[in-house]
Amino acid sequence: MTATPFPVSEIVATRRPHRKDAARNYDALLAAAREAFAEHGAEASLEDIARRAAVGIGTLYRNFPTRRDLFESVYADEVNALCRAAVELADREPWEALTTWLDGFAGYMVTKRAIREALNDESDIFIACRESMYAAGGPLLERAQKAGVARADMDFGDLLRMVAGITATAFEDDAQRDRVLAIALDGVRTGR
Amino acid sequence: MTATPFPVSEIVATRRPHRKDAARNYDALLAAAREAFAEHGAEASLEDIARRAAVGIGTLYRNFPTRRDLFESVYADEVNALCRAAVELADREPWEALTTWLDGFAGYMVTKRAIREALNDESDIFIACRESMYAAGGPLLERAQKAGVARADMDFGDLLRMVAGITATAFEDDAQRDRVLAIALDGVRTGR
DNA sequence: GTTGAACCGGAGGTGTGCCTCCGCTACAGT
DNA sequence: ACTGTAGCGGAGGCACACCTCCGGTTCAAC
Repeated sequence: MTATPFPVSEIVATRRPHRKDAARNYDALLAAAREAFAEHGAEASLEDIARRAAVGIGTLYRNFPTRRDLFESVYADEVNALCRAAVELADREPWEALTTWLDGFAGYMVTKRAIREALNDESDIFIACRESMYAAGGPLLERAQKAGVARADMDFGDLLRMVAGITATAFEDDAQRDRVLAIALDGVRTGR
Repeated sequence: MTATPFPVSEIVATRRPHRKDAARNYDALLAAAREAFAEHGAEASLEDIARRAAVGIGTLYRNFPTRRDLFESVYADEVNALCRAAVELADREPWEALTTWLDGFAGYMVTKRAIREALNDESDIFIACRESMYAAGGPLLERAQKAGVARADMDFGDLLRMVAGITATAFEDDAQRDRVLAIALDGVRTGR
């Protein structure tokens, strides 16, 4: 009874235009947006995004009529990548699989600030993305819990928010971020 | 050899105007700014802040010539409150004292988003505030470490960033936030 | 009560972002 | 090669934020 982990990619793919130049612009916009959202959060300037993509502002609006459309597309892309990553961890040790995936969650999230803001968003697409992500990563936590290496009194949402919060914080350097994340995960681990 | 924990309050107090109406406006601005920064982060609209304080925009600029001046004042206020709280915890059990103070850190920080953005700021006042805060809270961690109830391989900066990150995240409700924070702090605790 | 200095508010100039609209461009199908 | 159409870019109107400036007001000292 596993929900298919990839209901989202199709939504995004559908919107991609057919013509060659149009498709190129579409991709450039997505890349620019990912960058801008990572830098300035969900309210990054749309005109700045168009500039980064070397594309007219009109083109941006044709592809993504609202800021939300653009944001959702970027978000969906990231989620898809994470879902794919989860599948490849099926044969690892439970605890290692979980933390490896969470590292990916922390790293892949170029849209860090934005992702945090979206974690409680209630729109259809975000709900779909969350479900997709839970379907992919949730089993990793469950497996660790059944193996007795992760505490049972927390759910996957708790874990994601913990990691998202810590990764989105400003640290002195990456080493400090990793250290703090490891400490917090120690709180999740049991039977040491 | 304890640094005095209150070098900051004077800086702020000095700027407060003498005249009665002026002082009232000053206070209203600080309160409005605290609220707005909490809601929209460090780039909240200054005109909105003036509106919330029921004060002309000119008055805002007279009291706080730059956005940074205003932000620093709010920040300093919060830090002062935290320093005072630390003193009152001297007679509690080491672990309880630490977590109680961290709860205060998490709660008092109405300027949550802002505080996270400021944790790595390098201006004079922010450095002073950080030192002040470290001077107040740092001993609580050290005491817990010496008592063997907190892990020794982390410093106070690590701890603050961990708590700040988690607190600044969007949760479903306060219960979830508390739960996640407690789990992360379990990672800090030793000898259970 | 008088008075002058401190303080007030908001009009208004400048910049920037949002979004629409439309004349021009270049692709794809024949 | 031709051509119709999907797609392009950016000018421009609107809204809002930043910040300055100054005529009018209010406090407090005498």
